[in-house]
Amino acid sequence: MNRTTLAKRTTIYDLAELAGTSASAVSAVLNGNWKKRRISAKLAEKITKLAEEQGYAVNMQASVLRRERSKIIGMIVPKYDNRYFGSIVEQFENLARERGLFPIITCTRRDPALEVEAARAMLSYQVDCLIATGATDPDRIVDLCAAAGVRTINLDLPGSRAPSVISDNYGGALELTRRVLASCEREYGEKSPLLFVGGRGTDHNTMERARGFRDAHAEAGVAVDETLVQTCGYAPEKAESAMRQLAERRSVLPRGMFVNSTISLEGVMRWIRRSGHYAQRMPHLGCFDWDPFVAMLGDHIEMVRQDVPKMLEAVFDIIDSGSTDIRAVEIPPIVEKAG
Amino acid sequence: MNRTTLAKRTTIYDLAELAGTSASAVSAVLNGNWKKRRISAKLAEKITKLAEEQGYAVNMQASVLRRERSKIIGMIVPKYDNRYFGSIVEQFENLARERGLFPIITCTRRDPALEVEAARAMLSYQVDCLIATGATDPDRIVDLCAAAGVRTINLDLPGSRAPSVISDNYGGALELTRRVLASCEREYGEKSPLLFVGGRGTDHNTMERARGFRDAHAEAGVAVDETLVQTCGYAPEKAESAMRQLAERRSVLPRGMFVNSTISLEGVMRWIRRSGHYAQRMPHLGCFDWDPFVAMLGDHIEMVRQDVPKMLEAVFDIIDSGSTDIRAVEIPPIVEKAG
DNA sequence: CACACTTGCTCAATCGATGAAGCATCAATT
DNA sequence: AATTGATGCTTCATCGATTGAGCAAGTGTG
Repeated sequence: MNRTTLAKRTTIYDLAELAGTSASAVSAVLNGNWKKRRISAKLAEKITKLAEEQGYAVNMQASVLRRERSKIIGMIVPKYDNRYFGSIVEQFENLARERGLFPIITCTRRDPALEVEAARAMLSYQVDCLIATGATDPDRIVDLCAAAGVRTINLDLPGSRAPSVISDNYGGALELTRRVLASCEREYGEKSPLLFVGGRGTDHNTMERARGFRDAHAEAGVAVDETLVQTCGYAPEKAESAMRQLAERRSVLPRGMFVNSTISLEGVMRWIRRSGHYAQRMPHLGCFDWDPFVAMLGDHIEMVRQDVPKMLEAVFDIIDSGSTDIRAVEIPPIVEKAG
Repeated sequence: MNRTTLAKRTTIYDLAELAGTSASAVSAVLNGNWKKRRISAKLAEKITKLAEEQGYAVNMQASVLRRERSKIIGMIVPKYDNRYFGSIVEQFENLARERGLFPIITCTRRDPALEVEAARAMLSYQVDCLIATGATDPDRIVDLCAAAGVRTINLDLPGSRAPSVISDNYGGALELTRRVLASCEREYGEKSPLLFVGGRGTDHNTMERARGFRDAHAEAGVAVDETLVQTCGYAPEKAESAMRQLAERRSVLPRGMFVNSTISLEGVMRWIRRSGHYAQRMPHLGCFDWDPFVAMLGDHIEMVRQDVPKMLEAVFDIIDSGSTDIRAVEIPPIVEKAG
């Protein structure tokens, strides 16, 4: 970033000079309210042409400083390493731009300290609104933002102090577990409890999914084996080592598993292949989250795909309506059959 | 975004009032150069404490407006739907933050018009530097930025008017093709030409990879079948329909394929499964790009993984050094065996 | 012709942070 | 006692865009 190239940028003052008018006329023309400001169409056209020729671009910092709304909308997101968050981000950008908002996104690597730091940075940049996606401590972020008069919406994980948009985790997990239980029964001719692996035992989604998992067992008349509920975290390494330890402790492994995210599935699959424990018969798997290649891994896998388009529509509905009721909107996910 | 919540934010003037000093003292303390400005440690401490208490956050718009460098660094990226771009973005954020830069990223969906629009938006936000990742028309972006005195670095796809950091596409493709040719020969006992599918025939990467593909064939003494070079675009649907059409035209299908990205592979795999054409024996596949689940698809797949950490280090080396030689740095990718 | 109204623009304050220049105050030096 | 120098602050212009207030000229009305 060398100084020598620092070409002076064209400002409204330069354009005013060239057009022989005032800066305020230029400003009015270029930000579109020249009609309201009673600028003639002729002058408007002249200025617009000049701006084009000179390659003028507004200085947003100056503009935002003066206005009271920045039209910047922020999002924090845990990771970019899976399809779920990838599509959330992409969809977020689309919908924001459709509304003339400028999206800024930051990845916080599931680190609570980084989440707070990122939220602060966004506030410094005067975001009008912040979407906290999968935040470890959403309420903390809401409080920070509230102090600055910035509204927040929780996405993926709910909070208690701002509107939230989440998947119907219970419903999705219930259905997914039912299916895995059923395919196990179909293959082995008898019912048996599944393994639950991945996620954080303390997060809302994991708790709800575990509840669905348990209820599906109850429904089927199968007792849940609590030693098989492994909320070891999302990271592949954690899921892998949870599997390793489980295998060391027991001689008989579960015939089916509920895997709480594709990220955890990565570790589970790695372990399955490396350990050779399921070399004879693959376990029946249910994965809460979708990935196109996971879908190709074989017909022993079912997936629940969270409905990202609907979730983001719900987010922007809340933004557009200005609603502030603190409740969680639950979007039903889609159960996809592999293959 | 309702107006009623628009709490007035704390400014340096408020803090100055509370501390009984001037705004400039507060500014000096809070932006860290109070020593240079000869503010006493005592006052510095007082102001710092007050700022903390009041939950003060700088107004970046005001700060950037005044300074001559914004410390904002922009990146445009085609998609978030694969691991390659995902890790680029994540790594970019990390390295930017390490340097005290504020990263802003925008996804342009491989749309040239959106690329230009996004670049303009970034310029409006006064980025100091822009990384154009996989841009369709990088030179266009460089020109836009140059006019505003903003430097650009091309990533993933090279341009002719700014430094570029790319993978050694030729080398990676050469090695990958060699391996696929070899495994085909191993299985079938004879050499045969591979299929090349995916990518845009006009982009540098695809051309270089096709060159590696051809040279590997030449090396092995296999004639390339030019009707088997299908640069149909990256999208899964395009790869899928290219496969379909190919299968309609010929009775014998290639035994192995070079697939130009995981995105295209998605379409290829879908077609393979749906069409049943390779039901007897799976083709040997080489995929230019890596994905953890692709790696689990079977031992008939080899992947080339682009070295994202090294690529981004190279990008920031260029930024840090302020170098402006317009040359492409080629980073060797890593060949990964599936399984 | 006087008055009001509309049209088409300009002036100047403002947003919040920054930093060059300047002004006291006090200690040290001749 | 007078001068120099360091220390610790304050004052004020500035960055570029926005916008309320205001002014001049033209149009219409009674």
